[in-house]
Amino acid sequence: MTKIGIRYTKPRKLVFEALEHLSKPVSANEINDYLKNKIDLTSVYRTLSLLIKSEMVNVILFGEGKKRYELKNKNEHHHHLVCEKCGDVKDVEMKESSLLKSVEERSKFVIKKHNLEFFGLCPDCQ
Amino acid sequence: MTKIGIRYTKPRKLVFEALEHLSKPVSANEINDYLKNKIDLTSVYRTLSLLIKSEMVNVILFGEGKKRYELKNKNEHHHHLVCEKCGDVKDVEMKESSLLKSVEERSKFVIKKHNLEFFGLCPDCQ
DNA sequence: AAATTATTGCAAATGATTTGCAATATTGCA
DNA sequence: TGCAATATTGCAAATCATTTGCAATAATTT
Ligand SMILES: [Mn+2]
Ligand SMILES: [Mn+2]
Ligand SMILES: [Zn+2]
Ligand SMILES: [Zn+2]
Repeated sequence: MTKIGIRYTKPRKLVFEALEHLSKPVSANEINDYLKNKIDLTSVYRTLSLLIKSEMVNVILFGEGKKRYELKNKNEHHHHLVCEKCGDVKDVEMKESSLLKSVEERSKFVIKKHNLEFFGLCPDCQ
Repeated sequence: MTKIGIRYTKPRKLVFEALEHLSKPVSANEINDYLKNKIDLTSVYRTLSLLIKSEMVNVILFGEGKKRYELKNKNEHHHHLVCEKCGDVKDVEMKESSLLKSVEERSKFVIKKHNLEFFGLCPDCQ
């Protein structure tokens, strides 16, 4: 009987806008800072869970002990290059189908997804 | 004047043996469980830091919100394939030099390292 | 064996993320 | 438009992984 509905609320609007505006992998805290604490950190997390479940957001790991989130948006599937000096992040696209196929063949696994991030020095920092 | 010395102690012996025996990416807690709490969790962490600094151990991220550690040992540089159903982990080796070179050329970054992990279903689970 | 000082265990701190719950806001419908 | 139904929020507290301070203890040196 009861209809389930996902409501369009202020926190959701704001978190989405923040992700859109920042347009790079950001932490929950960075979203909160950007929003100047207009909403509670808890709501940031809850909205992120929602966006992840509905496949609008990707979780990205740089190994800092926290998660980063990025809007899937228009961009194609891609990875990142992080400058270890200045922290700058650059998107990296590449053709990986043959690599994936090769791994599947050798392992007999069916691959569902993968994480790939690069770390190094950007042109300015090297 | 004072010599600095790194001591060969029971916790260090045990953590190393645990990593050797488990021989796959394990969490600090799993090491501690394997050692049946013979040493404190803090010492596990401290020994791991030491082993990482001396490049004997690699940190691996599966995105569970915690780090995993694996002995570098004899094995070459490699990545992993994780079964999302049974949790089984398989090593994956591949030639990635051309891929790395391509990313460096396109981005102008100098790449120092990268993380790459695959997730899917193992032969038994699919 | 004693002195030196690195290392340990334990408790407490920290940081990220999650959860419980009562107060509040959205929505569908009268 | 007005309200009831219920999804969502904020706030506090809980949880989990990891780190830190410090006095007690163990490994090395002399
Ligand atoms: Mn990106
Ligand atoms: Mn491995
Ligand atoms: Zn840089
Ligand atoms: Zn499996």
